[in-house]
Amino acid sequence: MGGPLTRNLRSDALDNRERILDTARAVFAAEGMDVPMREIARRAGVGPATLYRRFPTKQALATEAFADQMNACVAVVDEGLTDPDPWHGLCLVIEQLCVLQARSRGFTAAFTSAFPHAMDLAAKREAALASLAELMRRAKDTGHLRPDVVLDDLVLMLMANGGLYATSTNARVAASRRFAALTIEAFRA
Amino acid sequence: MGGPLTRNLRSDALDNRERILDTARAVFAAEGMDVPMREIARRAGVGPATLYRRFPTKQALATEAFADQMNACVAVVDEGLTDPDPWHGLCLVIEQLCVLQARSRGFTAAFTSAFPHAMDLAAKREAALASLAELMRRAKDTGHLRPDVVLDDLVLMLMANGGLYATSTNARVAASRRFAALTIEAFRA
DNA sequence: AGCTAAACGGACGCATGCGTCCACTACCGT
DNA sequence: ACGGTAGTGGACGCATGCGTCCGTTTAGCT
Repeated sequence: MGGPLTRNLRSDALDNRERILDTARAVFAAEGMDVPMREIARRAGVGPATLYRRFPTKQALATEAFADQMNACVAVVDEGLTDPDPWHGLCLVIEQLCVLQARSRGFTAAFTSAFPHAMDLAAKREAALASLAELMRRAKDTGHLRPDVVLDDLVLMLMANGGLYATSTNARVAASRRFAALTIEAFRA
Repeated sequence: MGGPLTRNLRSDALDNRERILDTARAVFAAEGMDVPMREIARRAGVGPATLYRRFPTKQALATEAFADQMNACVAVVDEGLTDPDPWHGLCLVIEQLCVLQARSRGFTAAFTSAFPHAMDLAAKREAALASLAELMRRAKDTGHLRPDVVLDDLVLMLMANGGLYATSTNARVAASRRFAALTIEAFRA
């Protein structure tokens, strides 16, 4: 992760890089995507030039900043896939994914229309979707998931979940939990 | 509507005013809220000064532009309230409101966080919500609506519906229809 | 310790959107 | 028809965010 270039950096450069990423994660989660690059640089205690040297575009920064959150999503799906009860696993996945989205304000926005070419994460996204489709297939077999519900419906609900706005993170998470519960009701046979 | 000042305008001024409003409606619906004021002025064939004289802020312009759409929402709710079958009426309302939101890209955004002080429309919004609450109460009495569903859940789903992004209007409407159908399933007893 | 090159960050120029001023235009009453 | 005034729109100044350049600092090697 981070590529081979990360190792060739000088110690102070690597330090700054980490600090920038940490700051970006926090700021993107709290304020969303429409934060100026300079603000992130300022909060990280570096100059704008340093930020731009490490991450030429905001997209590059966001891609790296959200990498582990993307991994978390994949992990959630994979974990759901190992659940002996597919329907129960699916319910957990829906709940977890909604909450993950709610916790970070920018995470959703970063992958709807903002980044059409985020290939790095797109690959993981596709893999996760494939796993989700498999999980849904199994859940249908148990008879708990309505047969006419398709993968696109789940994607639709997750996109809709991203539209839940609230100033405080806690309120957003609470709303997403309720939304996940309603979604599960909608999917139940 | 439009207040008494509208009548005192000179004929050309009134003409321009109408043209601005029509343009704003179209542009806001198609592109969303983040369109520059000058762009609206340009498309309406007037100078920026004219636009700013009639509508000092973007909020004022949006408030007027969406007034009839807001009325359409109220009308939908009222119509649903007259339906002899409350559950059927509620289903219609959910579907219609979702589609109304989907047709105009900016309509949703204009009332979530953008305009905290749009008192004009807030009043109608409150009235519509009160009617919705009444409709839900009746639908519960018939046994078709789950008893634990509250008004806030419907508001939640409508907000979520606003998060459905798509480049084309048709795709957005289709997504909203599906979303409405799923919402109805979630609400059904 | 001294040197070299990598790294830093303040400063600059550019682009975009906002809101306002003023000389010109054209509608309306007489 | 014509004069007065409401109305117009191009032009201006301001503010904000972006991406880059260059003189200075500092880590890492000998």
